[in-house]
Amino acid sequence: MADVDSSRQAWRLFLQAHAQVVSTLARELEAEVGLPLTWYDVLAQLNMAPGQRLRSQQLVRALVITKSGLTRRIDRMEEAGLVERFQCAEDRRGLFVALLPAGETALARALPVHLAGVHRHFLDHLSPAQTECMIDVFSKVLAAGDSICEGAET
Amino acid sequence: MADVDSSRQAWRLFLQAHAQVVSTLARELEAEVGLPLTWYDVLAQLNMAPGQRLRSQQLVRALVITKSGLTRRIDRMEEAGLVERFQCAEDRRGLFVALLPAGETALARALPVHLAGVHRHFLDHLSPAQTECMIDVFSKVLAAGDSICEGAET
DNA sequence: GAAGATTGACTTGTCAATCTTC
DNA sequence: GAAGATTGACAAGTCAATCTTC
Repeated sequence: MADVDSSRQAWRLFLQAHAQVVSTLARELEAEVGLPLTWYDVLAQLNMAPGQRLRSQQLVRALVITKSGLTRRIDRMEEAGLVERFQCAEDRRGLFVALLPAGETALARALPVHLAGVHRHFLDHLSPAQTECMIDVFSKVLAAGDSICEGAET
Repeated sequence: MADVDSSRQAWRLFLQAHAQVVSTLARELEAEVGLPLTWYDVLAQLNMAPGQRLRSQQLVRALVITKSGLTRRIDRMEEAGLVERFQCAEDRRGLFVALLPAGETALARALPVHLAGVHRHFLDHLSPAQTECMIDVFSKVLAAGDSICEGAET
């Protein structure tokens, strides 16, 4: 049975494991490739997207960051020559963020390092059944949270 | 089977669920009690500790924060009158951080709000079996990470 | 007037260097 | 000299206000 103590323990371990794994991955990626993990996240999202470009709003949702936070991050990445902003043809208020060649190169160098780290520090510790369990749980958690965000104004 | 795609999906959902749940909890706690979630974490750790006080190093490990980050956070909380630093008798290099009455009061007000949020946004979505799964996985992940931290200097 | 994006002021945390005590 | 803690300089994000386009 999952009593109160088990529940709280699950929550506490969830927080601690996340913090530890992410900070370790960030340190390793920075040390071995010189790329901040937050930049990697942007590059990976763009690379998965059709045409290697995304609207700001899509990045905001995928990265769980605020609008202004994204503006700053893209500022820095654009200055570093990794990505590029350009006007959206249909809606001139909006922008696209697109991957530049230098960004693709950086991602190619970072990908194997990061992926190895994700496996070593996290995925290797999960059995197939546990992997499915994670997917089930977090999908449900995320789906529940989405409705909150959208209905928050009431 | 947990193939490559399942693994990556599990990782991605883990990151997104964490970011979403934590930012929601932080927003709710700030709105309803006026307490930053990071301060709550400190108060909760201190409250659980024997004598309601902890050495800095223990807080650093529990909160997964750097030494200097902890210094800043305790600075602010001390200024707000929630906690107190005092010299450690055995080792005068070290300090204790202790809960003050105002901190206890703040925690008492925040606890029900926060706990309800943790349940609503996270724990309520887990079956007993899934709760056990989380505990198993994250315990293992944390144990593996600890050895890295300690053996990192080699 | 609302949506998309940016800016200024501020908050918070990190890193490297430093100070004190062991 | 190493461990515990702090400080200065900086990195990165949030919030509220603003500007542009719908």
